[in-house]
Amino acid sequence: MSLPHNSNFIKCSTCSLKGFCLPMMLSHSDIDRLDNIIQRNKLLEKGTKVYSIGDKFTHIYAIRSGYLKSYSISDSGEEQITGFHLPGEIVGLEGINTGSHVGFSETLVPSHLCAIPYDKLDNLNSKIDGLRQQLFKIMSQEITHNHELMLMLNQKNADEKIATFLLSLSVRESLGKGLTTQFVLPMTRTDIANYLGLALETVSRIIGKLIKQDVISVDHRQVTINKVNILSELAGTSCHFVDPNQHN
Amino acid sequence: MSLPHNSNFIKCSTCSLKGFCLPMMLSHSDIDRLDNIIQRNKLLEKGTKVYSIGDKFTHIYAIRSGYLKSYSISDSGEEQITGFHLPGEIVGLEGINTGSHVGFSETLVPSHLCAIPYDKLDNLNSKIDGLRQQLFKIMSQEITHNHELMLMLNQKNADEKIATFLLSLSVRESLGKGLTTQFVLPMTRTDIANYLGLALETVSRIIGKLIKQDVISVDHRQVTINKVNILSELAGTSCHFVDPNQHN
DNA sequence: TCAAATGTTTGATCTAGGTTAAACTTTGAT
DNA sequence: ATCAAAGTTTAACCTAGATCAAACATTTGA
Repeated sequence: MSLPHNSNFIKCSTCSLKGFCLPMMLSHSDIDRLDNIIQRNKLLEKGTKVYSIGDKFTHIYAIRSGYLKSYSISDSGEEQITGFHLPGEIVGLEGINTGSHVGFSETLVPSHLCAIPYDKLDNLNSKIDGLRQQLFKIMSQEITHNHELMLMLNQKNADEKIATFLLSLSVRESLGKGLTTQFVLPMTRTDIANYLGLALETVSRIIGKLIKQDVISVDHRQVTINKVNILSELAGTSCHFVDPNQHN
Repeated sequence: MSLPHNSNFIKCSTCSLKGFCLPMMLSHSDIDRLDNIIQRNKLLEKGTKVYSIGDKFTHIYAIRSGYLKSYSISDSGEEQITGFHLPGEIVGLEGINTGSHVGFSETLVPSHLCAIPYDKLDNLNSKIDGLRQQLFKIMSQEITHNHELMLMLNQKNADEKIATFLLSLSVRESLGKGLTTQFVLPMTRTDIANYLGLALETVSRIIGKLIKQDVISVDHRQVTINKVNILSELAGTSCHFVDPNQHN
């Protein structure tokens, strides 16, 4: 009566995210080898901790659906959000170094994760060149992303930070296909403020200003970008997703 | 008449940094396999660019001696220093993702580097488990370090940032052996300010204040920490390198 | 369905640290 | 050895955004 533990869940080979996730560079047969080590569990409800600080590092997690936030805690107990994570992205890599997690990750909305046991992954890494290379690319990308973040935190003012943040999410939501003008903002103002190094009142004020100027509209957690060009100007990014002939 | 290109340079097996660098987990014979792909060039003079933005990514670099700074440039042309690097540390990993460097790295003082061709390294990564695992650890560590940085940039005030910065360098200089109370600060005030997201005048003022309070002394580029405990209190870090019984 | 908890907005005030300016010091090239 | 360039210090002033405060909105769960 024992079925494979992931028998009634989607497989990498049929997953719509396979072109953006760990299997990106793999052949059909290698995707199956990766698939065989992945554990897919039931839907995690909102607010579930994927891992906590001090937990033994055993898996990395690919997001199949949902939204995560990762954060660490300072010596003085302050929370610092280190990232928000969308489908196709990987979390947990910070645990590799010491063998224990040095931060938390939790779901912001109900989410499906693919848990990948790191020991088995390491074994495949020695055998499947494309898998190893893709994992190195993902980690390299995270380093690059952190450098961009540093630039934002150190050099941008509050308006630029908010604009950059909104654009970044809208680009990431669209999975390489330009930019979505409608997306969900599942995190609180407090979370956004913490991530961007601002006070929550400042975040609220600036989002309010953008709404008043009709650059964006917000309906509950749903954001619509009405004037992409103005938002990218504010962000201080020559956003190559924007058609230069479109003037609104 | 052709000698191996690195014949008259030190090898990993006799390098004092081998316990902190890429060879950390390797057996004697595997160290030699790594050694055989490493290129060691002549001393790079101060101000030499190791790589520039847009350069094809071909090597990663281990620092044998000296001091590097890495930085990227925003769309609007602003420089953002993303890190300072000491002997035993690796630079260039940000290039893996796209195959091109997305930032600069340059020497702050005359430096010896070990250049590791990435294609050959990847080949060894498939064969030498300890090498691959160590490289993943190094990248994971860089991610963790960036999270700590984010916490510092977002939540610490100017005094705390400077104190944290000085302590961090003093710890890294000592290569896992606690903390050095005397070390060189080869970067300019402008560099420190840029890295910490402060104005250079603020950096100057705060360092001046620390000197006046005799927490540190500065002689040209040489820093001496006189009161480690006060500095760690300022940093807001329960610094476990400090003997709690030592009260100065 | 209602109340408590959680999250958001808005306004008034305050301050850390940015900006401007200018003198001073060190470094490095000739 | 000299001097221009680069780096540093110090002081006066100013502002972006933090903090404080209080009303308002939404979510949750009993």
